[in-house]
Amino acid sequence: MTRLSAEERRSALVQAALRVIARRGVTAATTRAIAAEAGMPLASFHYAFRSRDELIRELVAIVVESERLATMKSLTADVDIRSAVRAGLQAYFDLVVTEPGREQAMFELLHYALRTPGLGDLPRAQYESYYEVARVLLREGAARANVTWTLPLDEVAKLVVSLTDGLTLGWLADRDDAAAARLMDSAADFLATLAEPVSHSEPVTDPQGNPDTQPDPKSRPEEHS
Amino acid sequence: MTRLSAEERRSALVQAALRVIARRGVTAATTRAIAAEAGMPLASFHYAFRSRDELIRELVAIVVESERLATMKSLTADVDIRSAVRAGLQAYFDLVVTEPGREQAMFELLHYALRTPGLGDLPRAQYESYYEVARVLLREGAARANVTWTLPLDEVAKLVVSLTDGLTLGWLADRDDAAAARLMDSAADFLATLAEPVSHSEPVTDPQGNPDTQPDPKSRPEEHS
DNA sequence: GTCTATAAAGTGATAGAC
DNA sequence: GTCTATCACTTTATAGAC
Repeated sequence: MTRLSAEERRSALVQAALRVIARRGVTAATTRAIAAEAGMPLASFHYAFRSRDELIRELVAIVVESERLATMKSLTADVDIRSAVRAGLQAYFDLVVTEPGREQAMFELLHYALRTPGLGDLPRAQYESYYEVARVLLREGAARANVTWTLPLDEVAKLVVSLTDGLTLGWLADRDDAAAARLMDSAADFLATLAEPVSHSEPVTDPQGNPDTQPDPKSRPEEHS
Repeated sequence: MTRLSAEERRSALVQAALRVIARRGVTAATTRAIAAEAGMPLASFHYAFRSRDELIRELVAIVVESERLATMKSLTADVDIRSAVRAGLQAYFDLVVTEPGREQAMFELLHYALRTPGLGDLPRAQYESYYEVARVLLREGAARANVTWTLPLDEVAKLVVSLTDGLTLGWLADRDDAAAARLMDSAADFLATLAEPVSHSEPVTDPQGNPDTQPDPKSRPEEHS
């Protein structure tokens, strides 16, 4: 093996681990399997990482970030909000169908982190990243379609993430493409009902939809973007 | 250990396995851990089951069935459909909060089955059971509220299961009870928009909403129950 | 029927030669 | 810096004594 910097080795091992996990699951991602996938002897693993969990932690962070960047690009040219939402769901779903193992790996990593002491803070970060992606896409999509969301942006984003999670799990279980398409249709119909045309005299309070600034969670405000 | 029939042993081991998985995850459910939890020597495990996977297979079937029976009881006395749906979601969510490990175990078992050759047919059965529960509750709830669903029952059921899956995963990740409550509010609002008062001249075609009998998935019929 | 003892294979991690 | 060889441990599964 030619000489690599410690950082190069770490990156190569993380990418190798991701391939192994996508192909055969988190359980199969042993230090030996990861090192072999990266074409390194086992000892190089522990030269680059203190432990297997240290690699898993870096892996989740890197994959979440790369998913964030990839999904951010999925804004389409649609002008009406229903079509834009439907297209966004389809773009995500195409990703799932193209690489089911990869998306499955994200769920497995979530559950692994939930069960592993010392990794317990990862799930929150993972979902916060999902929510942020959803918020950005929903905000930009609404702006392009000249609509505002009638629920706080955070809540719409949570709905989107919940729906896509459910969509993904259901499809992974039954591989029913047509049912997934119908589900995305219904979800897009629903989300579109949460948007209304902008009123030009709209107040500009709380443009972020920050949950901490909501005066009363019980009240359901009329205008957010 | 006193003498037990083979069937009693199998049942005891399955229940012990479920406790271990709920407490510490699928990975921790080794034959040793399961036998110890059941208070048996290791060899009794292999006397009752040919292999660990044979137990897992039986475990999933039993747990799915017991969840089916438990959830079937969750019909409330609410008469308007929005309240009934909201109460149903709350009943499910209370179950998740009370026993998070158990619900987490169902996801872990799904992913385990998806990765294990010979268990590949379990996920489909698991989700078909979820869908059936949802269909029964939605049909009965609609009947009590004197409404009909404006989408095929199957599609409403898939929406419900997707939303609850997403709800559960999100809560497991961030443990945000208030956010989960808001999500259930939005979901109930949405699902209620898919119901309309019964028209008494309603035709009685396709009362089951069977997907195989739908003439054209692209068309979105107006009346189903 | 029941259980101790052990086989056979796999695991994360490391010592120490080069 | 790199890698072979190995440690200490855990896993599933079974042989064979009682």
